[in-house]
Amino acid sequence: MQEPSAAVIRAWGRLIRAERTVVARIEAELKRAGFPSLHWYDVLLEVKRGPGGRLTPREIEEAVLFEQYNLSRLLDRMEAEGLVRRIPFPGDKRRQLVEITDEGRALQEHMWPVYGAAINRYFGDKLGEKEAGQLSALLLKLLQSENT
Amino acid sequence: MQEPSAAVIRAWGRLIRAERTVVARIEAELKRAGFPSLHWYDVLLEVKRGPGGRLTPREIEEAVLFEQYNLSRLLDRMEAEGLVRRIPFPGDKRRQLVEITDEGRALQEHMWPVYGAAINRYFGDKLGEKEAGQLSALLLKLLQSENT
DNA sequence: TCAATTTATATGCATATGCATAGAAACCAA
DNA sequence: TTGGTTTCTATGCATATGCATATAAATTGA
Repeated sequence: MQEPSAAVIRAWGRLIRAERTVVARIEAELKRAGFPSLHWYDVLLEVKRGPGGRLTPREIEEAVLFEQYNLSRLLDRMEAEGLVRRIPFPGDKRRQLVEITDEGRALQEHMWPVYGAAINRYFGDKLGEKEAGQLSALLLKLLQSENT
Repeated sequence: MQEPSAAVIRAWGRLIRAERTVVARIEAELKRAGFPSLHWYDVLLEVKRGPGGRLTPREIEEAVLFEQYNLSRLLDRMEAEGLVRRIPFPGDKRRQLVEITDEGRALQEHMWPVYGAAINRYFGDKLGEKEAGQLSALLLKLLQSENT
């Protein structure tokens, strides 16, 4: 094997540590405010943005990088809370459409101020505009998909 | 609230997505090779590096950002597999020392070539040395702890 | 010196995730 | 057409995680 260089190992370690640390801080803030986790927020936001406030589970999966079986059950819970509802997909009985409810919209809208403030506090404010741009550019490279 | 800027929101989304994507790719590679998860590797490596191949659970926790109760149970599993053993901490009966076993060392050593190669493949090779350094520097800022 | 507090680890119970696979509908190839 | 394959979603079962709290030992301070 070709050993990863010290610089690469350091950057790799920091990527994991920074992501987890910031996510943990932000999640803690949401919880303090009595809100559900980021996964719920992400699903609400994606569905809300879909045409007519609707998206198929597959599309949500893609958007939020959730495993199919996990999303299936997350949607169960969210549906039980009245945040989304599942409706038939016209013309394909295998699929369904997940539709955000008024309650779901309201929750997303209430969460955003808290979430947005936390993003600034624990992320944006530590970087600033210019560096946020640099970070985006670097991270984008990691998302290239040669070699899966 | 002060809305996060578009640049900040984009960078934030990418941080989450990039971290998860790369971790998932690397974890998949480890699994393919028949190895346990990165958490196990991290614990093995930290303990191995400790003085005499030993570390207290608290120290491990700190090093790998694991919750106390999760680490406690992870150590149960690792001990059951013979990878570490728990021994008394001299002079403080509340604490313990986690000691890596020969088996544990062997596993860590066998995992590293696979893990290291995966780090290069899914991370280092997409960046290069210079950019890895830039990324490290940016991520370090996120780890500053004002406003925990 | 001992009651109150703090520190270190473990655990019961609920929830969430991973893995394998099921079931049903759509698609495709001959 | 139709049998095999693929696509989409759900689910039983095992494992892992989160939350609250327990237990026990050490430390502190009056």
